Amino acid sequence: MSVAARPRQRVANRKARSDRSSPYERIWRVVARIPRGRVATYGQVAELAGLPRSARQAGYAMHALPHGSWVPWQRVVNARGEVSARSDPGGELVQRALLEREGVAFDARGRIDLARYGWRPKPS
DNA sequence: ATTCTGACTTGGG
DNA sequence: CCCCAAGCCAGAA
Repeated sequence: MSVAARPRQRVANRKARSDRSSPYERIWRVVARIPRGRVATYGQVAELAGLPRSARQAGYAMHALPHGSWVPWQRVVNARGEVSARSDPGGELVQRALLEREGVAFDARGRIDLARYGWRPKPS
């Protein structure tokens, strides 16, 4: 019988992913680069992590962060420049407070001016 | 295995 | 400004 040929090299499935770390890890690493007093959107983070159009995954990765993580999750906001509502009521207030403490301003509608506080990593 | 549900974004009405 | 459909994909049920 010749059925034993079960290809164990799934590694080949990963396309040209020069980075073999998990999607979450890549996302976290990008978030870690956001400087103090700046914010990035979920979509932007996903894109920089090599996961285009996967904004939702960025949000999911934030949600999955272990408590007390070194990742500055508070610097990730939605495309409208506002702190996204989450399941844990009140969590948004914590995020807003952390950002304000870094010098990020919110307008009357609770939005951040991305033109001013948005993170623009240098192209090179 | 299949179905649902999200810390989302973008494009159209 | 609001509402809706698609695209994405990890976990939970």
